Amino acid sequence: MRLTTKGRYAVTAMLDLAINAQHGPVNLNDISDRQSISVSYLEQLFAKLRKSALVNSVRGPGGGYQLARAADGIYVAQIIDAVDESVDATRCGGQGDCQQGVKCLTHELWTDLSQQIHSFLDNISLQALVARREVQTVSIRQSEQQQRRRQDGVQADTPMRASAQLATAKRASYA
Amino acid sequence: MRLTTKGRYAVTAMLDLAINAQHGPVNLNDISDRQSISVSYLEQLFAKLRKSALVNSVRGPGGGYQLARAADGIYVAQIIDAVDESVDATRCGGQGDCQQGVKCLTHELWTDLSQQIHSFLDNISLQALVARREVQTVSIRQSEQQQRRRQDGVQADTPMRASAQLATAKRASYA
DNA sequence: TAATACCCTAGTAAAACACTCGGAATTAAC
DNA sequence: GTTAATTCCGAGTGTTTTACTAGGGTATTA
Repeated sequence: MRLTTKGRYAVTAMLDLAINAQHGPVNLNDISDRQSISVSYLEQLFAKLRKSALVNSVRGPGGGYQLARAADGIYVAQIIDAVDESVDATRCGGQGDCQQGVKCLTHELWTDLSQQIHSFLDNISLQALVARREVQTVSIRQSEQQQRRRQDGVQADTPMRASAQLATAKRASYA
Repeated sequence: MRLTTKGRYAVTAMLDLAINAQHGPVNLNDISDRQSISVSYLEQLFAKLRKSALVNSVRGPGGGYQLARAADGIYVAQIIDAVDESVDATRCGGQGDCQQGVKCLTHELWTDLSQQIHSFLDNISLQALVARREVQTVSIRQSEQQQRRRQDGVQADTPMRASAQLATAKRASYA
């Protein structure tokens, strides 16, 4: 099953774009800041999103990214498909050669599951996410925090993986 | 998202058990043979399945494993939960601390998805799988092949990972 | 008592993941 | 036309997870 942080980050970033794209293109630094994803990593993701024609880019100062079409025309499944290779629960990639060249006993089950997941995510548009109350709440908090950091001239926390965070937390609590 | 070959193997093995348990306990050697899963690996899986009370074991000669209850009372989700830690699409394990201690923008989406997947797999019983035509077809092929190998006194192929299979296939086709 | 089978823990090679780094291209503003 | 902001691009890398294997131990029964 292919659903990693890559896909999650991509959806998060696209949602950030959908929310903050009122005033022209959004640059990766801002997204990085709000969503705690490193710029270099975002670059990789957006390269794929661009290839899949989900976003347009504007280069140079004042540039950034914009949704390639309205938020109600972009679906979560499309985003994940763009950055991961597939949302597929089978081992054989749907080829049916899971057991030394032939179908394994549970092949159909995983095919069904994959389809189920895909159609679920294929029915959720970015617009639908934007409209959700919890999303709005989180988004407002993120923007306010970014504002505050800017006024204080403070850098956002460097994004780091959960394990590193945990290690830091442990060290801190024993200090 | 936690759905690996471990979970797939477990479901496959349990299904094998459901199909072949008419005449007393089924031993791991037979399952290994039919499903191309190594015995040691099966042992690991069945240790967990036993802890979760999905199977009973019978030790000694003629021993093996049996379903702990009827096949229509065992659901795929239970099997996967038993061997993997969880079927969870969030990064934070549902804790809501996905972004430096607070909820990330897409937290609810992944929660919903996890729930969707779980309830899908929670509605499929082993009995339902046994009843499927495609499963029966594959199962019959596997049994026949096992019979043939026994008569010929041939060992089953050593299970090997997909990548190794692919490498072998490539070499073969260029030979 | 020997064979059969489950039981358990540790170890490990390979793959995947989640990034980082360095530099080039583009464009707006001064 | 120089500077600075930004996207673009490819290669490289440490860590974690995965998917196993090895090997010894224990119960049971013919």
